Amino acid sequence: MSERSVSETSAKGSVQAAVVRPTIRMVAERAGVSTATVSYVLSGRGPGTKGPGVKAETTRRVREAAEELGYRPNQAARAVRTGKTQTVLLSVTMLQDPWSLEVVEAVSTAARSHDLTPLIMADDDWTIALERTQADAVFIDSVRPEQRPALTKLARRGVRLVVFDSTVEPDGFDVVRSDDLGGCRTLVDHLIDEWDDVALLGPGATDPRRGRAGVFHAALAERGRTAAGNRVADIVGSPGSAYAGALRLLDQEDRPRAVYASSDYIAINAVHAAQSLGLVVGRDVAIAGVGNTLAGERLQPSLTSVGPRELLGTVASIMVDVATGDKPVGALHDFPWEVWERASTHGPA
Amino acid sequence: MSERSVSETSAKGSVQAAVVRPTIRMVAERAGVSTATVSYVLSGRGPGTKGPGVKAETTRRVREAAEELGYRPNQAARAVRTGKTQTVLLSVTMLQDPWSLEVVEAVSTAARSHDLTPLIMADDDWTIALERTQADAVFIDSVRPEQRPALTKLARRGVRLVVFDSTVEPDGFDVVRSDDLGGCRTLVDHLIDEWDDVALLGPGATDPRRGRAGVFHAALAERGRTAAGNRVADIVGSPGSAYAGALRLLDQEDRPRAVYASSDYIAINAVHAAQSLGLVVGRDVAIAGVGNTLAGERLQPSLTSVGPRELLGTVASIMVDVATGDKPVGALHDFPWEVWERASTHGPA
DNA sequence: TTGTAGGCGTTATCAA
DNA sequence: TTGATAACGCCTACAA
Repeated sequence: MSERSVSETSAKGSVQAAVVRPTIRMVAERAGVSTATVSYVLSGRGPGTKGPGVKAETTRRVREAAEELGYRPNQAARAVRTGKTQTVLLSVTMLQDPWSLEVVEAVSTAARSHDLTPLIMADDDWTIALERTQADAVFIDSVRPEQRPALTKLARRGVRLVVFDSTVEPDGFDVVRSDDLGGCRTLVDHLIDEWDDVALLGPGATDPRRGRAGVFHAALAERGRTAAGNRVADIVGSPGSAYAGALRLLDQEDRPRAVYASSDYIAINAVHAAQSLGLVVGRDVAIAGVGNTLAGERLQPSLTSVGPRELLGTVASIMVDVATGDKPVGALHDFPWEVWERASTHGPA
Repeated sequence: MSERSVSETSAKGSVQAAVVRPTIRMVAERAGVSTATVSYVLSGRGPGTKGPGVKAETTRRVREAAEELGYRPNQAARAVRTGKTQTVLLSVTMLQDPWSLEVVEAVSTAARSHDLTPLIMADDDWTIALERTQADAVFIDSVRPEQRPALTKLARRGVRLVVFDSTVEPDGFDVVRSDDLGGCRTLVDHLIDEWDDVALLGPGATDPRRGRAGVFHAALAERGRTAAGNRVADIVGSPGSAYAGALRLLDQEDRPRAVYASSDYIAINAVHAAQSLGLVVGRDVAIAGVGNTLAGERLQPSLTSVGPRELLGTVASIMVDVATGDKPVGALHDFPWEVWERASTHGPA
């Protein structure tokens, strides 16, 4: 703090204009009606709607008074009464993760159109923060083993959860899962069968046992083959790394005919790298990713990928249903993956 | 929705375990004390702290009862009473923007250590959503002209705002501003004076009138020069684009001696591109960015950049002060920019 | 069609 | 050291 340069404004700027938040009572007084009437009007029981109904003239007076006072209902008080906050909370581990962002985007859009406010929480330890929160529905991005008991506890406390995780079973909360490794295997098999000479690009690429890279090695092994050194590019987190790795694979005389990138993000960088080498993706080299993201679909050429069908949209509507209470909680939503063949792997001419 | 594949669990999984949320009254009953006592204990007025003080034995009984019932205070009810939500809200226009993410990161960390929950809202139109929200402090990322009146309105309603914007004056809310163009000009002048042959890399690079690119052209014009075509690389949003643009500038016989990239993010990609060409950044070519981000500082070699001093940390503590009510609102915080010379531009050997 | 009044779960002010 | 009890702002059955 010692070094900051701050110029405070004169007292004038800091003058606290009377910030008395208008309450429903003040509106009622100003309109010459009771608080109940104000509440009716503002909850949308005008004339014509169902329920008691309020005279048009009264409605007008109330609206006017509320407007003049700049009245906005106190959400906290409303929540105490109704138990609803008109809010959905999205807990994501890493704000940088494009997949999480797509979920956020999808759920946010759906939420807004149902008059729910989407809020995001970025903390890999959601256990403490969620104790406090009071959203109508909470989405959780991923669950570490030690966090699993917390889920049940939260659910028992009445928090309505939707959890994205492959290792957890529903228990008072919804679970969304999706078999990514099976999907990856289908994609790799497909690439090998069609192109034969396939390379791997992704983090942990040299570990034949685990993850999306392991699937590649397993598929080769099953065919009695192993991956040559110049057919595997291990990368780290940064975008430049994916780009550079792709260059390494593709900028050689004897380049592979297809590239399996372990995420769409990586694949997109690979496409850019290939193009910078003057290669026509889909003809000179096939490139496929994992995740079936929008970014990949919109790429030129459109990216072949493997991913769950309709997952985003469905997660969004699950969240809305859970928030509005239209759906009993505790369901398991399993999304099979499938290959989405697009221009980036159009077969050998 | 028609196409989704969902397998619901059996009725067993959906069984609604009695989700009756324990209230403070139940805890009081179970512990054989009054609700007031429970409140004292749980608000941390144990023995030793200031205030009434509660007998150790009673404290123990209350804690036990609360634990057994799995009691958690109802935040909404608490907010009605106290007017505080123990929450700060960060409104960011684009979740993808690394600078916004750094603000989020900085404020979140500070908030957590003061027992405030940071929440993020991603919507370029914050006007409607903020009407509802009930945070103790709200940070706003950027203000479009038509949104300006909304600020004053919110402030008058008692919403405690901290606004980051160069075109707005405090008016019941705090303003954080920072003259980026002036800073950029200082950097460009510095680069031209030291290296003479400087190139420009960034979006809108060919527009000599506006933004961080315009500053570059203005600096040249003032010296009676103009930028040659191979000294300007216009790019678009994607990371690959920055990388490719940098290659275009640097992969020529007659390459520039320095590169002014209009953001740290772009500069980082440029450094990677230079390195992939075998150039030693800082010796063979100087590269500087804008924003003075952590990512740049941590880069190898560390990135020269221009940016505000201590802005992040100060914004974080402003938010905490505003949230806790320690500071009167309505201040103007102006951050001058300065050049941070680091290894990526170490002068000619 | 509108008003009265009770209660949601807390905290805070008193008095005991 | 603890307990009644009155708010906080809102919604809603019920009465008028």
